[in-house]
Formats: sequence, structure tokens, C-alpha cells
Amino acid sequence: MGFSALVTPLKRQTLSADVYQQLRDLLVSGRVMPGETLSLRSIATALGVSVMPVREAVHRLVAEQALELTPNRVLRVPTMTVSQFREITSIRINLEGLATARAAVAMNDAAFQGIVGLHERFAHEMSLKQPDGSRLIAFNKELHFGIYVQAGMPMLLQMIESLWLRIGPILNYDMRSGSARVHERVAVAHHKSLVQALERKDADAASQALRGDIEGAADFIVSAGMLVSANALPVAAEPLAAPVQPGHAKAVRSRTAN
Amino acid sequence: MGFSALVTPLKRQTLSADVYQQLRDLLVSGRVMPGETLSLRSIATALGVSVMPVREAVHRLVAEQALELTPNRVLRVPTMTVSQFREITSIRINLEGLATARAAVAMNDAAFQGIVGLHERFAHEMSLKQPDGSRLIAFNKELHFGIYVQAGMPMLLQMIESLWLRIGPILNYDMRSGSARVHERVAVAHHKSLVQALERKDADAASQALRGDIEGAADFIVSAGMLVSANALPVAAEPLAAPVQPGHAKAVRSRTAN
DNA sequence: ATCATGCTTATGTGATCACAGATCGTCGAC
DNA sequence: GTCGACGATCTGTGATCACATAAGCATGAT
Repeated sequence: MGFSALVTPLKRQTLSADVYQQLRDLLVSGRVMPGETLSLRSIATALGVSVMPVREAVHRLVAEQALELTPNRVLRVPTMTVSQFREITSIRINLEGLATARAAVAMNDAAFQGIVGLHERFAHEMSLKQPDGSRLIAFNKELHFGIYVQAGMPMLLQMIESLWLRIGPILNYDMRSGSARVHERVAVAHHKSLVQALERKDADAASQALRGDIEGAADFIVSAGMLVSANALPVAAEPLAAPVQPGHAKAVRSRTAN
Repeated sequence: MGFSALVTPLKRQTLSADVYQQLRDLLVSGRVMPGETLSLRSIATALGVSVMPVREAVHRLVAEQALELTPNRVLRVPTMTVSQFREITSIRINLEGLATARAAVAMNDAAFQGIVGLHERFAHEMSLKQPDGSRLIAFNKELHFGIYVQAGMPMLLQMIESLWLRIGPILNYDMRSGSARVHERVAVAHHKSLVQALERKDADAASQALRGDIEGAADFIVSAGMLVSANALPVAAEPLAAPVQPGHAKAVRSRTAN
């Protein structure tokens, strides 16, 4: 009898890794806003740890450009210019197109059925009269990465994840405002043709469908005007809306509250 | 009269960044070997700093997969399997192909002349009867990145640099053994057709020429048999040759010396 | 002679303290 | 009233110490 079945694997590896994951979730879920400034000590006290693990986690996120450390040593979640966003979009089309093409030929039937399920889950949420923005984002991500995983290229997968992490705050912060529902309708069409191409194992068609999906979403983001025009200093965004999880909001430095 | 012309910009930013750069140089120049184990304290004392800056620099390199931190918390420069190397090669062809295609249409005449100069410098070194391996590596890198810079995509450039950093140790460590000269001859041919395509602003031809260059080099590396077959524990590589810069070698943990 | 066992050393991780620099608020002078 | 300057506070950075764990190595028993 395997003993390892009795104990939890004690997944807790290192505090730095934990903090890293929590900050990552904060970013991809859009609970922090582009341009917002953070502080090592705020995060540390909010998470109940010392500044040491936070330093390593933050520096890693800075290295991935998911956070920004200005020359004045101010830590903040990066803003993004239109040109930067367009560059990331171009890279995404290439990298995710590669993953999709590889997945199209490498995927077996069981995996394909899983993809179909993820597609239908997204489409179903979309068909509701009150679709939940956060769920849509999550389902969309799981569908995309469900495909990319099938490529069997772990390094490529990680690079794509890094790109999604960078655009996460912009994507998800807008989703909170409730817009984007109109756009997501066309996303279903792109997904459908993508899944059909995968069924035929047509790598080129799958890549093209994916390109349409990414470009459509990108055009929507750009036209929604939530990117800074130049690399000017970020406008002091009005507090607009309270964070969804006030418990984590303590990590965010506020200029007014004290 | 500009005052800034009189003083050095005092480039020294932060110790962590300095350590990061030094470790990076150590990796790309092949002065450390895949499978070699390092230690925070060794690096710190060798560089004359505390372990703190080293920790951040090392963790960043681990995040970029330029270093590896085993579950037993042993720090080492990663070995690479053939399949991992093939994956990186595929990603490189995509990403560097994108950069080359963009550069082909965005580059002006002055920039192109600069590329020609870099190409001729590499070809000239190649034509010597005793080409210097390190210089060849450096010139080849400068030529490639001289092209990629012209794409005007800074994030893409950084991603490509990260990939080169990962394959750097393997590439350069072999170059020390003096082989690979036979291969580099065909590299000149690839470079030549690449430069010609750039002159015609033919993005597709340029990408194809680049693909040939990358694949040729990759096939050589694989056939040279310097990659581990499985992800087995790295063989205790024999000390083979003394490090080129003994001063830095103190950062490398030796099993025998004490 | 060979294998097991305990001890010493060295490792990465985390916490705490100290420091230079920037920001912000307040007080003072005009 | 308005502008300038000083000071308190907070920022990231670096160093040092403490700790749990893994590996080396020598000693011991069989």
C-alpha cells in the first residue's frame, strides 16, 4: 500500500513561491489596476510574512515585466501603450499560433473531446442573459491553454503564460466594468472555427482561426481606449470602484487612506 | 556645454543588477558548464558582496530558466535534453523569424549598411586560417541582434535574448573545444542569403534564410552529441579543462578543492 | 574489507536591522 | 494669500543572524 496516498504532498514549497502565486492571481484577476503603486512592506504585512519572500517574488514578476520598478524605485503595475500592446499581440499570434498548429497534429481524440467540452462551457456561459465576466475570462483562458497544452511544448506554454500575465490586468480590469459582452459574441464564432479546424487536424486553419480570435479581442481592447496613448506618467486614476476582495486590498498603497 | 558629457553616467544601478549581468556573462560565454553546481555564498564571496544581491540575481535567472534550482535546493546550470533543445529551436525559428521579417520591411539604408558590416566582419573572421571561436560566437550574435533590433520590437528582442541565454552554455562550452569550425562555414552562406533578402526587403525570404541558419546550427549541436539523452542525473563531467578566467572560477563549487 | 551510522559542514530560506534617497506634509517667511 | 524650505515618513536595498535540511566524511561494527 502506497504511503504517499495517505499524506497530503505538503505542496507548500517556499514562501516566496506562495507570494509569487498570490501576486500572480492578483494581477490576472484584475484586482490591481495598471498604474497602481505597491509596496513591499504593504504586501508583506497583508500576507503576514516578512519582506524577504515578497522581495524575491516581486523581483521575479519585475523580471517577467508583470510588475514595474521605476528608476525612482517605485513599484507599480505597468501601464501599457497602444504600441506595446500591439507588439505583444503580434508575439502572441506567432507563439500561440505555433502552439495551436502543433496541438492540431499532436492531439488525440480524448484530448479533443476535452477541448470540445471547454468550448461548450464557454459558449454556454456566453448564451446566458447575464454572463459573468470573470467566468468568461476564466473559461476562455482554460479553453486556450487546454489547446496549447496539447502541443507538448512546456517551455512554449510558459512563455505564453508570461504574455497572458502581462496583458491580464488590462483585460480583467475592463471585464469588471461589464463591457466587452458584445465582443465576446464574436469570440464564440472564432472558437467554433478553431475547434472545427482542430477536428480536421488542419494546422493552418487552426492557426488562422486563432489569429482571428486574438486580433478581434485586441482590436476591441484598443478601441475601448483603455491603453495610455504615450508613455506619459500614468494619470491618477480615480478610485472608481472598490476592490472585489478587500482583504487583499490592504496590499495596495492608497494615497488618501492612512 | 552639456555637463553630462563630463561625468560618467554612474551606470552602477544596484548590486543585484550588477551580479545579474556578471552571472549572465558567465553563462553566455560558457565559463560555467551545464550540470555544474553553484552556491550563493561562493558567488557572493567571489564577487565581494553579500548573499542578498546574489539571491535576487540568481532567482531572476532561475525564473528565466537560465539557472536551475532542484527540489533539493541545489543551484546548478541546467542540462538540456534533445527534446528541450528542439523545442527551443522551434520557438527561436518563430520568434526570430518574426523579428527578421519585421526588420526586413522596417529597416532603412543606413541600418542595412550596418548589417552588411557585421556580416563582413563575421565572414572575415571565418576566412582566417585560425578563427577564434569566442570571436565567432560574439560576431554571430551581434549580426543576428543587429537585425532583430531593426524590427523595433523591444519586448520581442528581450524574449529572444532570454532564449539565447538558455542555449548559451551549450553553444559556448562546445566552442571552447575548438570544433564547430566546419559548421560555421555553412553559416556564412546562410547569412549571405539572409543579407541579400534584407536588401530586397523580402520578408519571407529573409525568414526562410534565418530558418536555414538556425536549423543548420541546431542540427550540428544535436549531432555533436553534447545534449543529455534523458533527463537523467547529469554525469559528473570530468574537469577536462581549466576555466579561462580563474578569478571567476572561485564562484564554482568544486567537489575536490577545499 | 565493506557497509552502516553518526557527526560535521554547507546549503537555501526567512527575519531583522541599518541606510540612502525620495515623497509628502507642514511650518515659516515674505 | 502664496511660495519656499525644512522635517518626518516611507521607499527599496544591502548586510547580518538564525534555522531546518541535505550532503560529506570519517568513524565504527560486522
